[in-house]
Amino acid sequence: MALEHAILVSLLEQPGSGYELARRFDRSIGYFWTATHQQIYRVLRRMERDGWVEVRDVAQDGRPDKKVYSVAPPGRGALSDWLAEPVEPESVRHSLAVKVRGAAFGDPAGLIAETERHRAVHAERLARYLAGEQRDFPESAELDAGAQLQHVVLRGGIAYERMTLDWLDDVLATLRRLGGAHPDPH
Amino acid sequence: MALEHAILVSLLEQPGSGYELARRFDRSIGYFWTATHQQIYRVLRRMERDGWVEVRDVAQDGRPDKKVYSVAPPGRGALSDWLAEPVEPESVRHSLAVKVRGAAFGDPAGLIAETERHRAVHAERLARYLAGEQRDFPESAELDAGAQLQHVVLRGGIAYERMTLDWLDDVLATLRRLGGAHPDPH
DNA sequence: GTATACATGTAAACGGTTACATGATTCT
DNA sequence: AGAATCATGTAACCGTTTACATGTATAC
Repeated sequence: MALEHAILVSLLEQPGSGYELARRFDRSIGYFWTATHQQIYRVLRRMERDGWVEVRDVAQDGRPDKKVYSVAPPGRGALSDWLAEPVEPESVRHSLAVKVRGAAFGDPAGLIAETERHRAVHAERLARYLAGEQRDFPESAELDAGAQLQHVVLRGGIAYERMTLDWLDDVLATLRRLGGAHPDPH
Repeated sequence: MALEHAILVSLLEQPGSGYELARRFDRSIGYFWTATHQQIYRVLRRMERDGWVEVRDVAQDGRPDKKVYSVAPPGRGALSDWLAEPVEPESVRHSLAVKVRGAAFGDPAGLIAETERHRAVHAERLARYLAGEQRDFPESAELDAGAQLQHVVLRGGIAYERMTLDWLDDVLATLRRLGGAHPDPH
């Protein structure tokens, strides 16, 4: 399980509240790990209990108080231990691929709109990642180790989205070829 | 949830026992959906209860009897319904990416061996997919709709593994650059 | 003789998702 | 006035993973 380790990394990069962590998981961390605020709150409580993180209550005017978490030494130790452990390569789950194979027993042309919707989502993600890259990693800048590692992870997100867009185009071409045989009134 | 739908697709392509389904999830279906035999047995029981699949007991000499499942009409209906529903694009989880970002707070060079291990796993998967492609989809063959859809999904698996290998090379180059710059005695 | 493949299952623990709940502030 | 954002939480459910359990047959 890497959620607690992802939280440790995020808090080492920048301390923050559970809510702020949830925002980061939506944005920058989202291209390699996702989590909802409920998950994050639950794990933060466990990590606090285990002494991995420290909390500081911060009063804010107008807004509710927030609990700002930062990594305690045992948390750093836990992260080091985990970094040294092997993890298994993740296995993939693409429900759209299940649908594509299922289309053989239904209506291939009916999947075109769905595939186009997925394509749009991935095109939007790619645009967002590319904008983030231009903003945070300008060319010919001297980057420290942390920034270089962040950049290589972002390049992974970009490569993933590009590959996915190309594949979805391949799927669309295949579905249209099959649909052409028995045309879609849509 | 797509596990039951992945099972429906697999059983439509070819009826089989829970054990055989688990083998297929290890092999051909593994590049877009994974499942263990425990999951499959439990879901098959539920699907049988709901009338989605039919069971036939097959005695085998020497080996234990097996229960061969096939899709019943309500199962086909459930698959059609699901094909027409939109599904959300999956979000990614790559613990290796968490580790790469975490390496900023530990020992980047220590991740090289782990990254190489992942690279080897993905290289092996790619080789397996390419061999399967040559075997099942020879060039200049006339393919029916089902085979064309299977092929486009396999091309997705191949594209994913190629992209991942390239990215892992990028990660290795980055880690080596950092390790060379300031060898961390920690 | 040992390991692997075939074949099916139970039980417990864990992780993730969804719904509900509260309450103030800022933006349109 | 209504919606979105900030901020934290509880509870119930569902899905997944891991460990355990059993037994035969084949290959090395």
